Amino acid sequence: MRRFRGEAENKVDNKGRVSIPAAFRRILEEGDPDWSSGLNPNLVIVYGRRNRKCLEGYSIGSIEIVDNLVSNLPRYSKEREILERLLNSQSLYIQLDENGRIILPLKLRKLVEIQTTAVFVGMGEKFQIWNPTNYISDMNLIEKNLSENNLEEELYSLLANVKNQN
Amino acid sequence: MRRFRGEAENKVDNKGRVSIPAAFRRILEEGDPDWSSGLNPNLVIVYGRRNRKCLEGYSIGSIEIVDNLVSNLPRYSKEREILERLLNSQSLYIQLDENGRIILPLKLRKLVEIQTTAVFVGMGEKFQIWNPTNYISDMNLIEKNLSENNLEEELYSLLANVKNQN
DNA sequence: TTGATTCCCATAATTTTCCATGATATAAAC
DNA sequence: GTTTATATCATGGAAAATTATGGGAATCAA
Repeated sequence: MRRFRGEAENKVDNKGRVSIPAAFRRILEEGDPDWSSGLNPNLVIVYGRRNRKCLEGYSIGSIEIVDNLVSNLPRYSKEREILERLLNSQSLYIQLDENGRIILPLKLRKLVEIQTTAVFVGMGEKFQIWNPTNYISDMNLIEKNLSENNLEEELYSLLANVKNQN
Repeated sequence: MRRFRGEAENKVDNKGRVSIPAAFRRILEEGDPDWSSGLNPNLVIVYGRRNRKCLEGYSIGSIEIVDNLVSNLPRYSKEREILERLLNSQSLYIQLDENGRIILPLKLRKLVEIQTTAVFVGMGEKFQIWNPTNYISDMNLIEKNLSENNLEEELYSLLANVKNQN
């Protein structure tokens, strides 16, 4: 399954309409079992992540994988209850329209402070939707984290390992 | 798996189109599980490498290994989220066109100061794309480092040792 | 009936696809 | 080992398709 990659900045109009970047649409299409050429793919938006000022978009295939992981946790365990709540009550099933757009309800826009512009960020099996300024801050935070925890070296040693795994 | 080797300088037109050197295409084809004769291979461009004024190209096979290493970290762990962000948001999935070209989006060209010409540099399991002048400077830096510390001999004796240990 | 939501159409800008060509390179023939 | 044919490469231009975005009519809900 291909992954969400890259960043894109799109306009949000006062009806809440935003284009999903074309590259992301392709991934949503591939990940939607009900999709076939000519149809509009579906996705799931998860909005309940605290300490995170962004929305998260999953293809149908990806969200099913996450759902199944949760189902495998012990029933009534604390973790499972929390995840179930997060993933089920704080999420939304959406279908792209004919033009490749979705409508972000006002409630969600307010939640993540999105007004006229949204940044789409590829995160592999999911993507994030940010207010542009908040995204920049978050990136800066990550940069800082990287240098402090020496994670960058770790990442690139992972990259270096590519050779060894062959 | 064969490796990216050698240097090549190609034109970039104002749409951002560049030919991938034919030799590199062969490696991309071999490294793309979906590729078969007649099709155009895919690759992933990583651009978010700080302190480096170049882009990096990976075959699908190589980048998948890296992706899987990250996927093995606990889902939603801080570490994983950071690495996912770096790896996925600062990269791009691209398919070669019928003529063996890719298009480098303006954003990436600006990032590495590429205008009318790009230098492709084989780096084994990946390749780099440079602005010609920046590439020369980087090479000079390496040369300088080598001669100042008489590193070259040392490096090659390092290689000799590796060989003996195998 | 008034505000919101959905659907349909319009369009400029961008991106992709297709075709053409001179330049290299590779192979074949003598 | 030249010369000749054949294929592939790098590059440019233009047509065709897609994208991102806006506006308005139709529909719905309170």
